Amino acid sequence: MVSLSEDLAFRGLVHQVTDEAVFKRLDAGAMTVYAGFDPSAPSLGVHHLMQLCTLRRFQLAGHRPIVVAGGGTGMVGDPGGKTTERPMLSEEQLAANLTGIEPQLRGLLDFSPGAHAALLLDNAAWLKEARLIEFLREVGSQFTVNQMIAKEAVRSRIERPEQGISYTEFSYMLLQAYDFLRLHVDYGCELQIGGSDQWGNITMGVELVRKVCGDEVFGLTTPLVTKPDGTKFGKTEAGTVWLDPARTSPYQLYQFFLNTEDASVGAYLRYFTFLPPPAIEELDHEVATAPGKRVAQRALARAVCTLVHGERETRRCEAAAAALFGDGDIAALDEETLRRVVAEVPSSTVPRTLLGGKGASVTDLLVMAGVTRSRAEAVRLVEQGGISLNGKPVRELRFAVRSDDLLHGRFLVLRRGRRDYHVLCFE
RNA sequence: GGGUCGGUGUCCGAGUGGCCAAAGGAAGCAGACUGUAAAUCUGCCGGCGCAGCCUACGGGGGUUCGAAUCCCUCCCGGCCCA
Repeated sequence: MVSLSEDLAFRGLVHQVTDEAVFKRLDAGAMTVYAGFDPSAPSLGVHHLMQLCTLRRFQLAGHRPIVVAGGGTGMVGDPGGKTTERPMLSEEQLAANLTGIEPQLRGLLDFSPGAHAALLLDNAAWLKEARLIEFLREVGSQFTVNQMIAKEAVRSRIERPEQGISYTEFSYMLLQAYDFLRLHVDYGCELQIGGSDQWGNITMGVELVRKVCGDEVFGLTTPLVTKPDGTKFGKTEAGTVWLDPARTSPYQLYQFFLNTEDASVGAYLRYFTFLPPPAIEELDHEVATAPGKRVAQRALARAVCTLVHGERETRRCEAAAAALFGDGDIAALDEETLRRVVAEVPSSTVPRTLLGGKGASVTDLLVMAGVTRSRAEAVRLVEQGGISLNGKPVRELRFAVRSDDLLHGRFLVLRRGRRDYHVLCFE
């Protein structure tokens, strides 16, 4: 069994630490560690997985994780990474977001009572109580504006001539530093982890604790999850990939990870799965020798999907993927199998009367199914050969779908491009 | 509050009276090649009943045969001054 610090190192999870001594501390005995996040939506997204999985690793190693929802700081907005001022969230919105997120956290961390039970806190609890004058005297006095301005997150905003930064956002780092102080005082928290973009905020907190309490606490950042082309992780053309199955279906989540580039899959396996190192190295080998089989991508998709949605759901995703992307002909699937596929894949129900006598045009159906946003786009797609029906490419713009084209009398499987499916069910 | 510069399509960014649905870049989409990958190459990239029409260059009003481009006003942002 490898130690936590060894495991973190193997997985490439350590970007920066405030002090190397943290590793010794980590392996020495139980401690409390926290990570914060902005509850800016009623669901977590896959981009949150990095910190949450890392917290989970800490917990599995016997430490106590605290997740701090930035209910208070969320009302201010982190200037980091953003090029423009962020909209502030209303209190009601934040409260609603937190209710959505909480159950998702329960699936990732163990909250059941015990020595290292996870804790979910909302920093609004203490930030809303804070008195302005007291805050300025206790926290504000510990830092100079000079050093605050020097922080990358702030500097980039100040240097950008047409952007600027409001005082509210400028204060963000003080609030976050104060979080660490409170957590240290009230819960004995000794370590804050976060993405590398949080480095500046984290060091402020470490410094504040040292100055106020005289205690040494630590900060650790994980690398930013990026794709080889530099684009941000966790977004698709359709938007953020959420953990909430109502927002992003398990099938879509599964597909998201299945489509990971070869160049990233090794890192993602390390970041997002709990497979033991030897198993991961074995998968590295697969990528190197037989990339076309995509064994590693399958393992990744399976692992993450299982973590988020469970074993049962994952099997369904795999079955659907096999049916749609396997060697077989979609049109040849038996009704029962097809039904199960339809349950996973994006689908919509339309009235059978659409088919009428002459049938319904492909382009109309594409728009109706929401596969394309406009008729013009549908026309373009068909003309470019990007559409197939029930596995057969359509090139004829005026092609009409008739009743006998439906599979098992009611299904029409639309495929857009190489990998997007949408099923129409005729009632 | 004063002065000044600016607000253009998903984003960045040209355009300063017609040739502008608006250069260029990025993103995105499709095709080819593959492996439901990456890279590359090609095409597309506001909408519609599509040789035409509608909507669009921060909002509103005006000048003009004609405006993203000129004028007025309002809103928003940068910088400088108070």
